[in-house]
Amino acid sequence: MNDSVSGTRRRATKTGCAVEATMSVVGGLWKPVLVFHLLDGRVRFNALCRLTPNATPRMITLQLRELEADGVIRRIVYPEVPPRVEYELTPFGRTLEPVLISLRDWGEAFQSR
Amino acid sequence: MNDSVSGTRRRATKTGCAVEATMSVVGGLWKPVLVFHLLDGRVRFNALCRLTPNATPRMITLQLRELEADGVIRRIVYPEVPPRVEYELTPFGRTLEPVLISLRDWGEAFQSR
DNA sequence: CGGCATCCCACCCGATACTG
DNA sequence: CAGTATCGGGTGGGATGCCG
Repeated sequence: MNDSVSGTRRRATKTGCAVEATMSVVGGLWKPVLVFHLLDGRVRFNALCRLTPNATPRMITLQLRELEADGVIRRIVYPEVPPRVEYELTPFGRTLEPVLISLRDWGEAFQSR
Repeated sequence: MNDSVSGTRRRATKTGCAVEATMSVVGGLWKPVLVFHLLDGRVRFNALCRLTPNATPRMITLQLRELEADGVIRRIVYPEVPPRVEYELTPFGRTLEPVLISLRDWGEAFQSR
């Protein structure tokens, strides 16, 4: 990503970038929440909206699109009436599970400190 | 935070909030990186700037202030000339270590996929 | 050195209305 | 139901300059 600066301390720079890389995928308030709720399985768009009341449908759509572009989630369209769309984690997205668990665990400790 | 919606599914709502709570503390691209670099010990302001070349000093200052307000880091001012300021994790901030490790590990996997 | 104050622009995001 | 289109304000954050 950016390893041009001062060949020294390469190690620190690289690991810093790894954290940045993760945040560029799960950054923003809503992406981690969305992915977290998808850990349970396929979820409909409306359900995600209800599970994330502080985010507008518009935002949820945009975030989902980015997650899809990053290969984290998959979009499943059922050609029916009324339309139904579900989202699920890709195998790659599943590898985020431990990260999300960490985030949740720490958040719970933070809330009850 | 927000538990007004539908007494049912309280669990999902709460865990979702836990993730949100964490992101409200370490959200943003730079906070996790800063905290990560502080895992090694006390670091000077300038050093943090060099370790985070994509963030401006202004941003780093603001993020550090927020982390301080959340009790994650501590600011140590040495009354000398030239001035020296160092930052270090509080015991509470240290509890973020597993989270940061998760973020780094996943980021490395993501970069080399 | 380690900031803070100010200006200013870009973009983020909410609200609303509309479509397949 | 599951979005997209468009508009507009509010805010994040860069650049610059000054201070202790």
